[in-house]
Amino acid sequence: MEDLCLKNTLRLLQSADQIKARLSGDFSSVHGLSVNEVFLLMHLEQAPLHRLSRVELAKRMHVSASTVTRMAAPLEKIGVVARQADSRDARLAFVVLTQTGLERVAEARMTFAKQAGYVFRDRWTDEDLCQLSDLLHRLIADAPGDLT
Amino acid sequence: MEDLCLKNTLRLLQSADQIKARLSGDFSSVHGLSVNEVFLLMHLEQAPLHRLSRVELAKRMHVSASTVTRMAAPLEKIGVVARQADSRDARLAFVVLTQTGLERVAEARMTFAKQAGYVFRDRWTDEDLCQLSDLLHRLIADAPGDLT
DNA sequence: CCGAATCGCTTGCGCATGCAAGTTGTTTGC
DNA sequence: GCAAACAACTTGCATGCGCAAGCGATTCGG
Repeated sequence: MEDLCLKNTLRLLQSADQIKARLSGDFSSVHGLSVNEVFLLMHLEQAPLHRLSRVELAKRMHVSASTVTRMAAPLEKIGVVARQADSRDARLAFVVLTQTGLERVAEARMTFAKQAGYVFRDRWTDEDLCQLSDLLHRLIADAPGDLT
Repeated sequence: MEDLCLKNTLRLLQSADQIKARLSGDFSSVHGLSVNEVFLLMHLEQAPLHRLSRVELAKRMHVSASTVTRMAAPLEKIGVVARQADSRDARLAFVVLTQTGLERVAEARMTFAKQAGYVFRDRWTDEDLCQLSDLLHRLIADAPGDLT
């Protein structure tokens, strides 16, 4: 029982490392964005009003708040996100997706899907993929920020 | 079809980030080893003679060769691995698990399994776990270095 | 054989990230 | 109301990592 959990956890982490290694290469060269930057944009995309506070973004991305601060700066500079204050709480500094950002994330999703296709190749049936999708969904169902 | 691949890839990466975030906390405080260091030791553990060359280790861990060099140094210092030369090829510098290292990785595996158990809690049946295990195995089957 | 290409490993450098401390703004307890 | 606790964000510092360059060792082509 516990051994099965261990096996699954190990395989999950190894699969993720493998996939991340494959993606990191082909990605930044295409869109000028890193994988993590695209993930940040995707989180904004699926959020109401296309915006999130920095701490909320940090929670959903499983990174520290300082990382969000530093990731957002260059993204503002290239105009894919903007900073937005809250009239009720002056501490809040929302990160909001711009129109340009929306277009960029749509493009990035395309190449992401293409690469994802290579990962599963042709040996996977739709049924396999649905099964895996359902199982993985149960792992992230309770946490906020599912990008699918 | 491609959307299913995309969905699975996103969920896989998100699940892995989530699990890694949970593990990183409870781990180094217990064994004085980081998650990645334990992974390195596990790769050695399942290798013939409990040893691997640095480049082979790099491939299996999906990191660069320089990372292996720098990870091995402190592990040598605390005595869980040792450096071993090859009589045939003087370029090779194997990383070999010591007796102490064997014990340490066994301990680490225990707490790893414990944490893995928390990840899946009690809502997962053995059948679910086997299904997920099989599916994930297909993702890493072609690459060397499966730790399970 | 000998030079050139290749390989395994290490090192310098830059970038990304977490942690802790600091700043500013808000909420709570009295 | 006011002080103390708390929250959101930023910044300094240390660490970990990839890339490219460098160095010794091996292999290959002639």
